[in-house]
Amino acid sequence: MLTRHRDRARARTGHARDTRKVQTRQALLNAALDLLEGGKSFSSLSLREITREVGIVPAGFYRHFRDVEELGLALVDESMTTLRHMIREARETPLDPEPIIRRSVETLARHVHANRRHFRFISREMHGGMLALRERIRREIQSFTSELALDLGRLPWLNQWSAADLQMIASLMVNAMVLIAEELMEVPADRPEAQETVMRIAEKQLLLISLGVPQWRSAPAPAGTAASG
Amino acid sequence: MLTRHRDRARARTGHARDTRKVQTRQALLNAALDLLEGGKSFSSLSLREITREVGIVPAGFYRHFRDVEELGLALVDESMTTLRHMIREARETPLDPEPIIRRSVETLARHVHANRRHFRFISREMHGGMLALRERIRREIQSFTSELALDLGRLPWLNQWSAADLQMIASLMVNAMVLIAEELMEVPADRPEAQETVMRIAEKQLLLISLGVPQWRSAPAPAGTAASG
DNA sequence: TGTTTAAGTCAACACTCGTTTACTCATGTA
DNA sequence: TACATGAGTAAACGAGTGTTGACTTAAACA
Repeated sequence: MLTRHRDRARARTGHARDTRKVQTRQALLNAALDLLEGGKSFSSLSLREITREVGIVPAGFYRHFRDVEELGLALVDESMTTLRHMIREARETPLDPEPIIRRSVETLARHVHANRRHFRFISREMHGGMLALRERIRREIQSFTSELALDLGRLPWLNQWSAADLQMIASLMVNAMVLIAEELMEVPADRPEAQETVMRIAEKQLLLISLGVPQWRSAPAPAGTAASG
Repeated sequence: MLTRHRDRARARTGHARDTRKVQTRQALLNAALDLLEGGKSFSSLSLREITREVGIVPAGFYRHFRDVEELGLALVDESMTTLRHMIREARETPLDPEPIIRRSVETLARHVHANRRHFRFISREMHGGMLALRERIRREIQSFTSELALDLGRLPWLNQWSAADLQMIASLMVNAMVLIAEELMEVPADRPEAQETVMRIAEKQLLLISLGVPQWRSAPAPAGTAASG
């Protein structure tokens, strides 16, 4: 609350009028994220709460968003940018399969820690809540999965796999990562050793999945799912 | 809505007074589940909505629950009973590793289809929403995971594993199952072929995990996580 | 300098909300 | 048959909600 008001004060020192507008808009987004840090879900978040937190009058909200849902969509965009930065960093990683896992988990943990609110928002709204947000989030994550499937297909020991099977294993890994992220968020910020534990388990789980991959050829079901395109 | 009122009417035909009370209570639980079928989350569900759906006056709610949260906890109990039935059935399954997967996924799909509302409620409230519900749900699922870990430890090719590692792989499988259940719920009820697709992918994912298991011995990290009594 | 623009204010509106109190009146019991 | 119980009713309360229109006032511009 106090922090918000300071944000607001800083916004007032802006020079151009457009700049000030952008800053208030940002304060609204931040206020919503802060309010979500308490147990509440986004759909039970009121316009008046948000404006109260920022320190403007309810009617002022409409200068920035048509309604709370539109603010939610803006939050999805903002959070997804954070996610994209993380993924870009994770992709600039060596190819050897063991350190790739360790480094990916480490990257995930670092970004979750640095952007708790964004990750919390995404992980909550992707399951329940408002339909529009959920669909947007799922579409984004789906596209991450496809990118990962593409990456996997470039690995030498996977370049014979069908697109559908690559998608299958990619989604298994992305899902695992999403759940790991959720567990990392549950860890209290001041207990790094608990975080370490979660990370070790996560590494083991991803390693287990990757160990299954070379065994696949001998086992898969007869029916072939053909790659398209 | 109409359905609810019919429920109410049926309740009126009950004989004993206790019976009637039980039926109205059940109608309240059903009304909440129905309302959740629309996009809303439980925490944005009002006492008045629920009683309106059932066809009683708001004050009548207090004859059955102290507040909406208590109704939520009752819903968790009810849903968990459903889950337990499913798991009991899944455990009465042969040991061979390939049909065990196929049968487990098939069992899951059947129960999700037959108890959509319970599964939807659980999968939503386990991530976001009210703290009390989330904790209760997570504790239950945690206990399912531990049971599965115990089962796994009885398998001949796994009986040398540490308790921690069994827990690790069990949670990987349970998590995969939870996400599969969520995807099964997204499938429109009238498109069985889409459901088939999800099930095939799910089977492949679980198979992939199980293929990694025999490879584990040669690979795990040096540090041993000891099993506790 | 005077005029336009638009972020934020103010006050009111018609709601819905949870909760309370006193009540009715069908049911189960003595 | 008379009485006690308790599920559901009726009405009101104070508080919080989204949305409105007319307003101020500082910045942008000609």
